[in-house]
Amino acid sequence: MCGRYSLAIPKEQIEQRLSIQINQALKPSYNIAPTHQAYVMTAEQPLRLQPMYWGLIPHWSKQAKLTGKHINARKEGIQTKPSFRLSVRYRRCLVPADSFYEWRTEGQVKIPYRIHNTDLSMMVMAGIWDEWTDGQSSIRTFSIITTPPNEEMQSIHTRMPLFLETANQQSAWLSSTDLNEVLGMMNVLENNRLSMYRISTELNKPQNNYAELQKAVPEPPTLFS
DNA sequence: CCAGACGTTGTT
DNA sequence: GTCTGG
DNA sequence: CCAGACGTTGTT
DNA sequence: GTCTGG
Repeated sequence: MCGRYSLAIPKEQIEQRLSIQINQALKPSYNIAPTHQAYVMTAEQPLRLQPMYWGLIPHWSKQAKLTGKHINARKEGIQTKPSFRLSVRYRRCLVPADSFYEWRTEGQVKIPYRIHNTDLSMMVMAGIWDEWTDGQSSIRTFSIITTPPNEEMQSIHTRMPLFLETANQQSAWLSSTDLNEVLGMMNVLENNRLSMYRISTELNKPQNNYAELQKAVPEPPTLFS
């Protein structure tokens, strides 16, 4: 879950939500796919966004290959997973988004839906990151934490991203040293916080990236309506 | 001891 | 069907 | 996450 | 790097 998302809002909106100054031009993306670069915020460099590749590569991996294997990390049991345990303890990050995407399969066709905050505010997803280096070069990568869905998200999928709604949650996720306390303060998202609508299958191609991808497509009429 | 894995989602 | 690439 | 490839010999 | 399986 959460295998595709977007961040294409004005940077002022990001600055306001994260209480930071962004002294760089941001590349908007309407279609962030695994292995793409996206912006995250870490405690290490808390005053700015930094680009990292989506799909965590553990620092001990033999190859710095973007396999897209670790785009998500389950919150449950994360502390015991070799690929994630050090990152979740020492290298957590905030992943800003304006929406994420999920698919419904109709026959052979995969129909994408855009899911955003009902109040249109920016989303902050919980992430972890790692840095792989071999002396020559280094690469930073991240993963998005997932949780069981709340009631309304169950209709579309079996998992959902972990959202950090309050500034308190965000700062704890970034810099608290008490991991169990941090994990404990993340509650199930209330219903009605998220809204979704059908969009074009043009989203399916990871290389497509333009604003029209987020345009609503009407649900086709069913046989009995 | 060494070798090999180390992850997630969703599946008619 | 399954793996790789983006 | 989805889309697209999935192979060999021999070579312009 | 660290854990599990043999």
